[in-house]
Order: sequence, then structure tokens, then C-alpha cells
Amino acid sequence: MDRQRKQIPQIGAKKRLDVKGAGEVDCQDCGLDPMCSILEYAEEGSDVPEGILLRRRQVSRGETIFMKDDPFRSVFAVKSGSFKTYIPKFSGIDQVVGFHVIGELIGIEGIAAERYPYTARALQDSSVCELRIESLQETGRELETLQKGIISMLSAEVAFNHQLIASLIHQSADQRLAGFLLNLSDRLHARGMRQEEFQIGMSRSDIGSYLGLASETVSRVLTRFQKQGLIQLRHKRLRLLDRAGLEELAER
Amino acid sequence: MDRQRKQIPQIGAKKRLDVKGAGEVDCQDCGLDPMCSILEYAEEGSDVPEGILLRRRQVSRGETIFMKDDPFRSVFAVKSGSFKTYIPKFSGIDQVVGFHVIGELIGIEGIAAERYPYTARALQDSSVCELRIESLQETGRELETLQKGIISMLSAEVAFNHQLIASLIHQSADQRLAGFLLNLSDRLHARGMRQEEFQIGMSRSDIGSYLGLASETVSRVLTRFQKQGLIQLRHKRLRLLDRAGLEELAER
DNA sequence: CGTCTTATTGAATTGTCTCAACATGCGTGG
DNA sequence: CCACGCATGTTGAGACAATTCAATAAGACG
Repeated sequence: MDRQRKQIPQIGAKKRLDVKGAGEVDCQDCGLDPMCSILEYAEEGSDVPEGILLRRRQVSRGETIFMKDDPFRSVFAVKSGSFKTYIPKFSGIDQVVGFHVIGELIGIEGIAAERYPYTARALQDSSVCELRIESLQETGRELETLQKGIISMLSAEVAFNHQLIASLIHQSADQRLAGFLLNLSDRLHARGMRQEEFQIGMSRSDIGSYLGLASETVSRVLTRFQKQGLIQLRHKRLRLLDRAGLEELAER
Repeated sequence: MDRQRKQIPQIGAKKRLDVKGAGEVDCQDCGLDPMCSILEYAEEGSDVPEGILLRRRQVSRGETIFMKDDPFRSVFAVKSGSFKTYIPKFSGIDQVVGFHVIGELIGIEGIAAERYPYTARALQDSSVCELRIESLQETGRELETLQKGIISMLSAEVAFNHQLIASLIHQSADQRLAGFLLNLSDRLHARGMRQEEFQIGMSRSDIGSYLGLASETVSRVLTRFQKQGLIQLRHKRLRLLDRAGLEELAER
């Protein structure tokens, strides 16, 4: 149902930077869309502040788009591929704080402190859209919509983190993994990708770091999920065979 | 050094609702201050939207100021006392997601979804300032400052949660408790309270829920901290005897 | 095709939880 | 003001899930 939006031509869409290629997210499915829309006016209107622009960029696997504590300049949207965000050497080892799949934003949290609170690294060859916002000051009064968008995204992030914290505290390794896989699937689905089969770009250690588990535990649980017929996992390709079963596991 | 601000008379301060009583936070130390300042104009100017107002309220111990999923109407600032915020019956048991001491805000996360994402309950007899904001829509273009304030607070919250998540994942019970006590102390200090001795309004179970520990573990660790001469804890009154020792414990 | 990284599997260890008993504090009403 | 009862905190012993250490297997990449 949600997918039908894809078919609807969008007013002003011709002005977008969008040149959708295979494996890329549609602009109207992209988290940056509410802000991108503003920029259509920007291109012809004149009351948009300096220091705001949008551009595309290719990012190869392993490359970082910014490092922790770099001065904040832009918000990025994942156009294709995926990223991990992490705090380098937190307590002696990198702490993964998030994964960002197609259509999702990276870096918005840095806007107030004017520094990125984490490093963002591509898990595979990817591409991003960059929305340059030199500083919150500069965006000024003109971009009320932008500010509202930021507020929405931040508060969604806070809510998500509350859930995550609760999960980390009270859930077993099985429950965390089941929830993680379902969440990933849902997020991809929300961006117009298939939800039953997809690539997981992240390593077992990345997942473990994110979920608070040793990589060995992640491996063991995933293997067991396979034996139980819940998932099928070959190489980096994951297929959810028994969604209901996973949901049952993740709940309580 | 920071404390000296207290002495400086502030322009327009007479227009504030502020009637500081014993044990209350100064307005200039309050998290709502940047927004309150706007309201000084509101009282004489005329271009402030309907649906915004500020009022004081007493809240007795155990009373809630809002429940999870209530429609969002206001942000609250703790004027005196303290609060816990929690998700009722998350996985069968209440999940504490935050503590709010003097000068701190409660409920801002609900602004985008227009519902509160948690219940807020007074841990002791307290008082709050209420900043009524019917909805994000209504605040509109006039209150750019308000929006910036919201963005700052939300992104600080996100950063804090990232730290918390990392802690929950990688730290032992000792480390979590040590960090928790130091954090509490710092936050009180930031609002002009003494940092070496203060009331902890929350129960062992609350702390345990928040930190992902059984209440018995919290009790055991606190007892051990006492034996090690790190803290002194009588009834609900906590004194940090060896800050450096706690910091060493919390770090790695 | 060999090397280096990532993943799997096993066995022993451990920190925290659970269950349980007991102690203490706190508010209420007599 | 004291006594009672309920809520909260402390302490102990055993259980268990996940970790750590270690050895092997499988992929990825030049």
C-alpha cells in the first residue's frame, strides 16, 4: 500500500537531483525528502541562506564520510548501500551506535553541538546525498520546515533509543537478534526494498557491538536460528523464512 | 565560577514567574530558561501564538504529571524535587528510562509524535514549571528560538543515550553504578546544587531498572562502595567521599 | 592461489540473576 | 507517641546465560 507512492509523479520532482539507479532508494522514500523539497525552491527562489546545498557522492566500502568530533557541516542520506556509525575506542573498543540503511539519515545529531558525535563508515560500496547546513544559526528563520523536520527526526531517534535501551537491558541474546533482524527488515521495507530477503552488510562483531553481545554469541544464535528454520543465511545474504516465529521470539 | 551567575541581576528578570524558594533552582540555571526568556516578551508583546503559557505547579511524591501516550501539551521543568520517567509494563515490568533532577526538562521528546513516550512521576514532593505548547504546528515561525532550544535539547538527549547504551553494553555493575553516581552529582552541580552530598530520591529498583541491574545487585554494589570508602550512604542521603576513586572505577 | 580477515564451534569461567530469608524504614491509625 | 503492617533494602546460596580463550574453518581480496 505504501509502495504505491512510487508510481505517483511528484510535483516539482524534475528539479530534484534524483537520478535513480538500480538498488537506489526513490527520493520520495528517502529520509531527506522533506528537506529536499525545500531545496527545489532554493534553486529558483532567492531567500535561502548561503551555505546550504545538496550534492551526491559515491562512497566506497570502508570509507568514512565523517569522523567523530569533526565539525558538523552536513546531514547525509543513504542513497544506496549501508553505513555503520560508531564511537571509536569507547572503553578500549569501538562501540557501534547505529546502522543506517537505504533512505536513512546520518549525522543529524551533530547539529546542535556542531560536531559529529560518532564516525560514519560505509559497510559496502554506497552513495549518499549530502545536505549541507553550515550551522544551525545560518539556517535561520527561513527554514522553519527544516527545523521541524529535524525535531521530528531527533525525537524519533530518542524514542527508538529508549526502546533499544529497554531491549538491551531485559532481553536475551535470542530476543535481541530476532528483534534486530525484524527491525532491519522493516526499515528496508519502509524504503521500498524487499523485506524477506536482503544483504546484511555488517559483520558479526558489528552486530555484537551494537547489541551488546560477543561476536561468538551472535554467530551461535544465528546458526541456531537457521537450524530452527527461522532464517536462511548464506554468505551475507539473509532470508527471513518464519517471520511469525521471529516475532514470537522477540516479544514476550 | 559558574555559580557566580547567580549574583548577576538579569535584565527583565522581574517579569519572570520566578519566586525562588529554598531548595529550588534559580531560573538562570533552569533548562527551560532559554524558552522562558521568550515568554517575557509574550507577556507584553502580542505576536506570541495562542496556546503558549507558563505556569507553576506543586507535585506531591508519587503523583504523575503525565502518562505515557497522553497527548503532548507541555514541557515541564523541575523547579524542585525530582522525577522518574518510565515506560509502564515494558516486558512485564516498568522500565525506567530517565531521572530528572532540579532544573532539567521532562517531556520534550513527545513534541513531534504529539504524545508523551513515557510516564513521569515525582520521586518526592516537587514543583515544576509548565511550558504549554499545544503542538509543534502552532508554535510556528514566530518561535525560532524555541525550536532551536528544542533541537539542542533533543540532540543532547540523543548523545546522552548513546553513552548510556554503550555503558549498558560494556560496563560491569560497578562501573555503571559509579558512572551513575558521578553523573547525578554533575547534573546537580550544573544546576547550582552541591555535588558532594545530595538526596537520591529513587529506589534501588528504580536504579536497577534504569541501569539494567537487579535491585539486589544495586544494593550489594552500593554496600561494597561504602566498605571501600568511596561513598557514604545513610537513608536516602548520599555523600561522595572519593570522587577520584569512583572516576577510576567508571573509566577503563 | 596464497594470505589475511571473518566466522564457527567447543570447553571452561564468571558476573549477575533468581529465589529466599531477614532487616529496616515509613506511614497510618489508634 | 507508639504499634502495627507494608514497602523497601540487605545479605546469602545456587543457577545459568553469556563471555572468554582457543582452535579450526570458511571467505574475501589482491
